[in-house]
Amino acid sequence: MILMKVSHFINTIIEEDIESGKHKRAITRFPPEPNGLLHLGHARAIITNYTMAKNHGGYFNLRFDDTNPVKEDISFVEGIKEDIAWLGCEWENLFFASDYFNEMYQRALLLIKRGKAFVDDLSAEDIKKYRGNLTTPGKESPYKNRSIEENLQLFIDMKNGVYLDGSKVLRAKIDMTSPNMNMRDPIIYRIQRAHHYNTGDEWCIYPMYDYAHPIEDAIEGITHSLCSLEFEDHRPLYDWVVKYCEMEKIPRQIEFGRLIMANKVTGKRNLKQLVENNVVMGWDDPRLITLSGQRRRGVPPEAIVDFINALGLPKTQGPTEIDMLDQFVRDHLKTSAPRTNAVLDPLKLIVDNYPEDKVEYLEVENNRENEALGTRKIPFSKYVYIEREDFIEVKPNKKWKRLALGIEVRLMHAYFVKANSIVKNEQGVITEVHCTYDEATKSGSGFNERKPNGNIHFVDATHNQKAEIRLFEDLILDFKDKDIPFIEKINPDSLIIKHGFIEEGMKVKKGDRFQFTRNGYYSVDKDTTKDNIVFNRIVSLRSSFKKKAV
RNA sequence: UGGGCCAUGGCCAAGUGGUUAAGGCACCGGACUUUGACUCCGGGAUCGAUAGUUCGACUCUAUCUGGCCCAGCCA
Repeated sequence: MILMKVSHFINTIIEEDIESGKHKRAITRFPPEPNGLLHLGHARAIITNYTMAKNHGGYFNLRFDDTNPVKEDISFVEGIKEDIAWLGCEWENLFFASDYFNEMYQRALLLIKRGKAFVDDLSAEDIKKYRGNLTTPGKESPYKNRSIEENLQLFIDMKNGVYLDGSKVLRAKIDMTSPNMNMRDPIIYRIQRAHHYNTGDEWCIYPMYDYAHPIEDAIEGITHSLCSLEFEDHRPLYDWVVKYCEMEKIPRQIEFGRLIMANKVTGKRNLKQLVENNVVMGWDDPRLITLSGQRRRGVPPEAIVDFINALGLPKTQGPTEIDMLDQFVRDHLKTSAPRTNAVLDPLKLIVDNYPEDKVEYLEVENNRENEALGTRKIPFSKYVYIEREDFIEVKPNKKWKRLALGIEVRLMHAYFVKANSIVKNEQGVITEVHCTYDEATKSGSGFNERKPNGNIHFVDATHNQKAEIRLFEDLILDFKDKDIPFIEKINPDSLIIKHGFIEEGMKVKKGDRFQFTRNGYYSVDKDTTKDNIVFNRIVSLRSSFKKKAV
């Protein structure tokens, strides 16, 4: 990844820490829980952590925060690694929180010995009651004053499987009256007999996030632990753990605002619901803003990086419109993607005065703005397909820059054609448009005696390839109405499948990206087979053409 | 309601006492054009509110209003 200069409050903090000599370099980490795949929101955390480390002489770790075996799965570990690598954020080390379970256990023992933790026999229900609420202080557990020796033995027995799941927990002794709920003697270990993908059945007690995370950071020598705003309230606890567990290295947690995309489903639980109910094709459905979905759709990773960097790192958390990302996608594809003609909704155009069996091959540049992409030959004959929306019987106004009866347009790269008549079927649908061409107007001939009424593209009707083209619309309708669960407002037409034609000579490979002239950017989907080429619309071209409300 | 955080044009976002208040997206004009694309030109905010401090405030203080987060043996 090309490093970008960034300027925001976290960058400033890191620079000050380096100037003051507190740290020589920045070491950061991205700590996903492997309970689902990542989305655009995570890209901010990944890119920020990565960029801050790289810009300050340090490195970036990928650490799976796998302290809750009942929710986690190895399959997500692989998927997440793939997503991060795709973004170009190389990690220095790949770690698992579960690799530190023994050290965490030892530190817990230390906490008990220092009189800073105790084993609580209260039920989950009672713990909740004792905790109080936002306005009422909590009450201390009746078990808080056990002796150090008793706590030690109890905790060791917890670890050794003497007690049932849920029957006991280890809690930090902090302050039941704290206005910060996180400080009301937080639970730091629970008993949970579950198979862990990494540690198997070795443990029946698992550390809680608030206890595990600071230890993980300290073990790895993380200097700046960057996370999102909702953890601000956890920071005092984070610091408490680092202090009383007597960690040698002191990491500092700093929070930034989450990235929220307008009208998009985020949250692993919600995404999982869409996937499991088969509302979408999978975690990598192009309508999702999962990184895998964006990858499958054809979004270049560089566009995501640029988008994230352009957003900065604010503490505000307003919804960002997807249009902004779209523009970065276009910027990246503008000169890099070859341009080609495709007709999604074909209408046959017959050139009456063109010889019946003649086929000529016209030389066409692959990208006017990037000559390095070379040229290709496209066939042209008496029969071609044009986009149905490029023809109208009667030119409605001077703004109409396409074909109409009596009107002449340029078939891009070929000739000017003038529409003369149409054929309709019984339903009144136009099935053919008949036109005549003017040989003198051939592209490249320098003809300039008159101007056409516009330029439209075509695909030859006798020499072409068929293609399935997938267009994507909003997955959720009326997203803002929070009273209705999103699962009940799925857009039935969020996936539109077109069966159209692409150029005869087009060679496609899964993942390739193209611009379909006058239409948009498309990529070759993984569903493509020998007999069925499938394209995904990545993003449409911008258009100032407004269809008159009919 | 106790605590924490946030508040700049339709959206995102620079700005940390003195600027005509950057920029991007979107939108609206116009030029150019073998993509109604691209490119180029032009268009709009007094900074949540109020009261202070100050020669001077988007930037400092107070109060208010609005939004987000916290009462999992999730992360």
